[in-house]
Amino acid sequence: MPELPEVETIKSQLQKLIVGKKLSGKKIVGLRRRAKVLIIDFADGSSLLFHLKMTGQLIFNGVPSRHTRHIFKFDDGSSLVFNDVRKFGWFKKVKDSRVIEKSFGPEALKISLKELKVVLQKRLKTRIKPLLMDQKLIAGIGNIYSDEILFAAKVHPLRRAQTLKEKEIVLLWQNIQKILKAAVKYRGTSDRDYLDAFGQKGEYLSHLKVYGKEGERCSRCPGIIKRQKIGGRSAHFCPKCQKI
DNA sequence: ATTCGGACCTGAAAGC
DNA sequence: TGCTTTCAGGTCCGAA
Repeated sequence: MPELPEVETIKSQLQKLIVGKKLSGKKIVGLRRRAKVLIIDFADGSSLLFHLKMTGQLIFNGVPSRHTRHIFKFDDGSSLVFNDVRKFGWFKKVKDSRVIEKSFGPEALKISLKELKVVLQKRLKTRIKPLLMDQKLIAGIGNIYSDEILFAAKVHPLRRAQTLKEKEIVLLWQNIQKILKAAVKYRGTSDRDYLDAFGQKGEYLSHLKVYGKEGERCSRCPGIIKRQKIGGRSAHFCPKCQKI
């Protein structure tokens, strides 16, 4: 489930809740997010990495359920409950969190227009939706937000990177920032399983324009939202106002 | 060198 | 009422 806004939400919530506490004797000094990976840093320089994949949840003082995979207990008696229905998610201890750096491109919320252009030039023939979701190229965007960003930028998901005009690239870049920031503000999208660190739903679902809206009227033109498999994932878009 | 399908899992919803 | 199929916020791997 979680893409950048969801992991970012959990990160900032946990930051206020668990920094300074001890986990199996090691003091927590900070939390970070890189791409969709949540990182808990310890005073000794080691880290604990989490990937929630599709259905992972990390809930502070959560009540254990049949899908609870692990409970992390802090020195003050509080806890962090890791739930994951589909068991794709993982966590692991690493001595140095820099090991993950090479797997990811620039952060979606930090990428400059110039860097985005470099990415597009590295993958001229690649279709824009899978390109946006490739964590090695741009880190943090997944299926929901790639659809929303492309809709906002009026770019069809099947467009090849090299066909994007200057104006469209700028719109794409602006909307990457705009959509992700808005989603973070509303604590992410709870379409099915996602819950934040307090066990609450994110509220961005009602702001979605195309994801999950197959067959509905486009919000800005008379078109009907279409769903089509692209790169193995369901893409949602308006075939009328997102230009091919 | 990309791209595609399948695999990893479980469960909810839709289809018949 | 069943039973079957499809689908899901992600990534990885091997084969075209």
